[in-house]
Amino acid sequence: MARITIKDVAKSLELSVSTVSRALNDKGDVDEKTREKVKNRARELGYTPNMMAKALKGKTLGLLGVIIDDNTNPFYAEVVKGMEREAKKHEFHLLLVNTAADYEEQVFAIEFLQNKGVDGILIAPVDDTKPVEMDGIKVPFVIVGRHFEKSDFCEVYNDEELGGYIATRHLLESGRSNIITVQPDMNIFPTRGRSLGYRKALQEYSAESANSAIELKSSPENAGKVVLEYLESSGTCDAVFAYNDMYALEIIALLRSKGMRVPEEIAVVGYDDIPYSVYVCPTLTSVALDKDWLGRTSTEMLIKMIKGKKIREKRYVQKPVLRVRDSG
Amino acid sequence: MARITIKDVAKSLELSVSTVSRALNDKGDVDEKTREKVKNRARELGYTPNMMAKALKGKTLGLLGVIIDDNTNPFYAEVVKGMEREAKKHEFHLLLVNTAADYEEQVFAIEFLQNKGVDGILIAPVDDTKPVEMDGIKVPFVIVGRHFEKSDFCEVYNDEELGGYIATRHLLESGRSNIITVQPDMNIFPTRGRSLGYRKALQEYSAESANSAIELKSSPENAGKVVLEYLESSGTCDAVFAYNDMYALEIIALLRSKGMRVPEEIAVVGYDDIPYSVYVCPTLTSVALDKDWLGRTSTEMLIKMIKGKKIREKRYVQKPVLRVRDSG
DNA sequence: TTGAAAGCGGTACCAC
DNA sequence: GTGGTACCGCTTTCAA
Repeated sequence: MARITIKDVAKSLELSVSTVSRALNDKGDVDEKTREKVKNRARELGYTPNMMAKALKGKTLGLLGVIIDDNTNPFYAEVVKGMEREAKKHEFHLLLVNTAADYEEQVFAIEFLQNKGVDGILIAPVDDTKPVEMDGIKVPFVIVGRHFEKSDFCEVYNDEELGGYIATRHLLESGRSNIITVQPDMNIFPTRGRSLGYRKALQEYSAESANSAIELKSSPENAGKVVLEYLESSGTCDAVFAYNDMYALEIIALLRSKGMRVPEEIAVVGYDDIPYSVYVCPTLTSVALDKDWLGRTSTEMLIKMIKGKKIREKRYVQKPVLRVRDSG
Repeated sequence: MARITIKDVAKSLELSVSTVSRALNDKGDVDEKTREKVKNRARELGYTPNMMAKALKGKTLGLLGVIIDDNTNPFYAEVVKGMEREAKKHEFHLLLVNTAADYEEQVFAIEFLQNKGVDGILIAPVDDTKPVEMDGIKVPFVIVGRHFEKSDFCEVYNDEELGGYIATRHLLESGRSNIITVQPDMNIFPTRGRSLGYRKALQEYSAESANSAIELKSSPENAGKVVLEYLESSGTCDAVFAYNDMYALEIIALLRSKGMRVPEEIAVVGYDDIPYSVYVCPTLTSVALDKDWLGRTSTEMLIKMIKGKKIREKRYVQKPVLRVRDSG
């Protein structure tokens, strides 16, 4: 009933534990016959190595900590799936922690994960303005989907400015002139970048439209309400560039419930291109990111770091593309 | 730079490691002053216990293995979120593994997770017909969302038959007479239960409708195609009870793309009530489950088992409710 | 080629 | 109340 240890294998073969250990790990000089015998017996007995004991000896445990806002966010769900697949390839496993974008939670998470003995951490930091945050991390780590301006962390992220730019330019080119944007009230790389791209497109198009830049701040749940309030308080607009698809869906739902037609009266463009964008009504125009790539690439890099391999590129940046559908 | 151990704390205070250990864990007889001193110094030095060493001594590591089909499935995403929150309350963490509903993957997962030293496992088994499967699990475990007929496992699941029943009854009561259902080609508790409920409702309504029971088998991606093929091959129907919302969305999308009107010509009812059901077009009528409850309850039970507490109820069953919207 | 023994960071038993 | 020490399962010198 009790777990089979290396000792049991040794005893049953009248060998020493050291020989068994070497045989099992293909190390040192062990007679080929002995090695075979040991491996067979180990299999017969159903021996499984105790990772904790190994980890205690300074070996890796095969655990990767993942710190994100929320695993139900379809964007992160896809990213995590990519991570999971890549990790599995290298016999690593994922330890998932949600922070709900709360800084304190993140601090705890970093602390806890390291106590659990993770070999590395994949993190989408709550606040990417102060690199100091990452000081608490004593294991290798990779930043996912965020970017610190002044630091040389390993990062895998998206060209957010380009994303904001192509979304806005598309709206301008399809004849919209009063484009507002709704962004969360957080100073993170994605909001900064998307805002920048939005403004850049307006600027480039005409001085006039540049002056009409309006950035509304909101949580995802209130995105629709915020837009509505803006419209009611004399503001006008014929297009909305939403922070992401959740925002876009919320906005479209509320707009339509008030009898406004999307995209005829108001066009809406989202971001992330979540799988549901093709099912909603109207189908959602969105800036598409390869979420699987984000997960895979970051995980691959982290595992390389853990294994002490050379990292050629410390930064991988993805160019988003616009998926034009019916909403704008 | 190196990690602070209990030894460092002991040395810096000129105490023995045993005293420090006892002080830190509030165990045995230790002078209150000593205890205070030790705790303060430990904090100062930034001591963090090495969980691996503890685990090696037979203590729990604080790790829960989670084995599910796919974390991007919104249903599981919500369940996992509930688990994560509950686990965090008790200072436990989640080790996530996707199986893609593949049996071999599940076998590996069970094996790997235990090697990583998880204290327990939360599992939605790929196949819930043969309890033998679970033999490989040597730690406490709880079945989530599935139910083994002949076994006394701890389980948290849904009354699937009731779900299938209320969905179908609703369609019948709103005047539909030719109701088909599309289910995955897997013999798992949810499909068995939903099918049963579907047939029960038809039976109860009229012998005639009972004879019209049609169960199509399909993967989520092909759900639409399968229904279309059925319609084209002379079959007629005015309503579809879909296995879940993903199936429903796929069916609706394809039906509409062929010019059919939902729900006017064909009503569609889904299952799970994923968050996007209110954004799609038409909004989705769906059998609603409390996913958070599933996650919380199963995790709470598992942690109780791990801590050796008495389990009053080995089974928790949830009654679903129908959320009527526009699709049927 | 093989074995004995130290040690990783803790816990717990047993003396003192 | 405190310290010494064996031990958890495994790796890794160092001798034999």
